[in-house]
Amino acid sequence: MDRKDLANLIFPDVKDYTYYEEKYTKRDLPEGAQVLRYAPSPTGFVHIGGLYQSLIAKKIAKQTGGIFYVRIEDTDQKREIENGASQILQALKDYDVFPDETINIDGSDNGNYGPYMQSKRKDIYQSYAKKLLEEGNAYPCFCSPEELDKIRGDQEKAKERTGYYGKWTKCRNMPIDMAIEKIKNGDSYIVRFKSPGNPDKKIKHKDVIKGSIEFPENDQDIVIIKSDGLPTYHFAHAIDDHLMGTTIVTRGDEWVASIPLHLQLFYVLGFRAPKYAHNAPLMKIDGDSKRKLSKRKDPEAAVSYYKEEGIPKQSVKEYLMNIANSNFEIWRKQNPEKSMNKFEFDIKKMGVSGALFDMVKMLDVSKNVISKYTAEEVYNQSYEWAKEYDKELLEMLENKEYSLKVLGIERGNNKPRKDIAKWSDVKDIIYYMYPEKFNKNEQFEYQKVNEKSEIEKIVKLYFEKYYNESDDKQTWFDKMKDLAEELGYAREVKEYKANPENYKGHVGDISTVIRITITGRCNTPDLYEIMQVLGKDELMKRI
RNA sequence: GGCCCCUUGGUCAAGCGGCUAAGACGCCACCCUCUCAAGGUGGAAUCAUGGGUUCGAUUCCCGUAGGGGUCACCA
Repeated sequence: MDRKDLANLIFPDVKDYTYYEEKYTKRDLPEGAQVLRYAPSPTGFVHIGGLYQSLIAKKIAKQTGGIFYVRIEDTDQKREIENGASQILQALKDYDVFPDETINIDGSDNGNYGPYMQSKRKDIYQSYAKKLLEEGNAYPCFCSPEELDKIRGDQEKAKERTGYYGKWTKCRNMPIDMAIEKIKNGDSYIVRFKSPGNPDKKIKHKDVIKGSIEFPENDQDIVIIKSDGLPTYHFAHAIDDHLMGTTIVTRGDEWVASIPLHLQLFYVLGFRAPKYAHNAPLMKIDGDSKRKLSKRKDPEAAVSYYKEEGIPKQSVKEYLMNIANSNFEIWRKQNPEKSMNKFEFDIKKMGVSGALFDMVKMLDVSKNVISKYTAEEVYNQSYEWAKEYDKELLEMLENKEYSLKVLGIERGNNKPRKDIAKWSDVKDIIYYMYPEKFNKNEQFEYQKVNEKSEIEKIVKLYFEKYYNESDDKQTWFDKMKDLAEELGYAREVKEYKANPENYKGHVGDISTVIRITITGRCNTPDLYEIMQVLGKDELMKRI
């Protein structure tokens, strides 16, 4: 009995690994093209970090003429949730970072390097595990979880490193006959990698983002095939990224500690290792320390949060791009109209430590994004948002023609308004423009001029003597000044400031009274435009 | 605890042996043909710490402190 017999006993029905080596040929891509992937577990919850990763991966792929694909890592069946994969894919579609290759909604593959779902690649992993077994680079391990716990306990007591390595590897040197006998006997087992590493030796690795890192060689005989026959992450990573032709592995930096293992796996399997780009996670301040944005504690960790709040996808993406390459905002300032696809992303410029996620900054980015939208775009997106999240706003927007006029106030010129950061802001901003929402009997808070008689006097005089619907803006404003003068207020703010004792106030105080009377607000966009949109009939009802 | 990484204003950050240490968000003040949102101008605010190396360190080296990651039949 030899290793071959053992391998055949464990994996009797799998193809020889050479079958897969031939099936998945090298990708035919131009020089310099990079192949990247996003490899989420289908837990259903799409994390903003996942979107961040996809955005970066796709960006590099497109920039180099390469491929971006998504592989679903569902080897942990305990954690999997129903529709997890389709939810992820849907989110990527929504944000326009959909991969070139992945599984289709019906579960079939779109691409020549699939299956793109690990649970469907069981045979592939097993073929390579068999190869390793035959070569003596892997072995079955019969240690029970209890035994493993005991080993760990002993190691901790002895203050030694934990894990399955060196003298602790009970099954590593088990005679083949004995292993075969145990398997035939029905003993449960898993397959371990037989690590050739020596921790006294160092390996040097150059990460695309983190730069040079040195660590001891791996000597852990990690599990490669679990008792359910599926591979562990480590093993699947090596096989998949090799077969699928990944050239740069972008992933979270929680994986850097595994680099020695992964490099060793690639080496023993005879694969060429990809480049690695380990990126720092998005952080959040918690008390006085930083921690990763957490899906349990932080609502903003979920991509769905942005949808619910009505933060446009473009805003989210621009903010994320800014975190990835901080020179993006300089580029954006210089190229306000260009698509962000034109921005030249440099993965090397990514920060090596985690950035605090700054919602205030995101909203600022968003205000700028929205300020460039036309009234029509604002209308459409607000409408879509309202359909799902705000019935009252939806009712208001049902009158499209009028709403476009409202949303067009101070928009589309070269100095557009920047007062909307998210669609959930819209209702409050335009509320008073809708006759059915405006209640003239409500008690408004007047500002500087707040005597009832004075207010009435100002409003009465203005609408009787000065107001004319067909005035242009300049005339309108001149009349406002005439009104101010007639009532003993300064025509110009400057005049008032120079000699405040000569006046009851200035033109701004007058216009404020009118503004509040017809809108109920002391702060609004341009009053002239508002009056134009409301129209004479409605104005008369409001005074 | 072992191993690995990180540390420039409140936040995101340029910087890569010689700079008055960019820029953005936020904050404050002033300016702008009415109030806001903007826009403009200006301001406060940073190189964790101790040693080296050097003519000279934010930048290079070592230590200290603080922070983060990782040590599963989870990814």
